[in-house]
Amino acid sequence: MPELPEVEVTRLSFEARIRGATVLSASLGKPLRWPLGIATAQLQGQVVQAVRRRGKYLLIDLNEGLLLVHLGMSGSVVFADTLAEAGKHDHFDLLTTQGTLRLNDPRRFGAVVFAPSEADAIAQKLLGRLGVEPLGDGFDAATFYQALQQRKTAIKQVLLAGEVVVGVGNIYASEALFLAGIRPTTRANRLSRPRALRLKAAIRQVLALAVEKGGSTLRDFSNAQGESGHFQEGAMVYGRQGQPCRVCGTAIKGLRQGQRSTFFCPQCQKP
DNA sequence: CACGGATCCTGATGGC
DNA sequence: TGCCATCAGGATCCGT
Repeated sequence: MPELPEVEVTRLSFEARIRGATVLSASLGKPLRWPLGIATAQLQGQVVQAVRRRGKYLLIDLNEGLLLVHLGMSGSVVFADTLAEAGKHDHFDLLTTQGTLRLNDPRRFGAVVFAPSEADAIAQKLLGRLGVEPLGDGFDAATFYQALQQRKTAIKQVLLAGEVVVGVGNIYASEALFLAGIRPTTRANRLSRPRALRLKAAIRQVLALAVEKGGSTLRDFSNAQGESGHFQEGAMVYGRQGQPCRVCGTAIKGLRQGQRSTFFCPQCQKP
């Protein structure tokens, strides 16, 4: 489910409410992708300093260390004063003086990991190889172009890999490539400088719009206040195979790249 | 080291 | 309360 916009929308929906809260207790359900890396009891008494985001990770800063939360494919978070008893897909609860943070994740591809600091090996294993933040100042066209020049893979897969630029998942990769007029199958190193520049702008535009729209709710995404996203209602290509392009009317095509579905307009997007 | 494929897990959906 | 195959927003690991 969650790509950068959903994670950012989630962060924005509870950061102010949880900041300054003291952890009363923590509990785990079924195993997630990785072990927590600390006994839950050791979180007790810690104070939440801030909630940041890096790529698709939520970083919950504590006075000593931080929690790295990843939503995987099907994860979502709620933060509320009182919550019902944990259900079968609720796998992490953080009870605080200001409310309970709960991770629900049916497929359990997500994770909650404690690291003593962001520089620690545990954190670096997860964050160390991540590419640049697409909505930050570090995302500049020259560096982006140069990075693409070194990859022979299809541009869509380069975006998904997250080593050049983070946060662009399966929905927004298709959407950004549409906006930039680039076929998803085009090899990254075949993109001209102007086209790379156009793609860079398209990525920023798509992700920023998606954050504004509250993310995409395809099936069950909701932010920490239980609100759905609405980006998907205006999607240009994602999930629209066979339907007319909103720009030129040509039927949207679908294909598979690396076991992921891709959508594009054969008229508007050039190889 | 860049690339492609298999893999983790559960649930929804559609064809038979 | 059928069964089976396929697909789903992610990312790592493992051969080549």
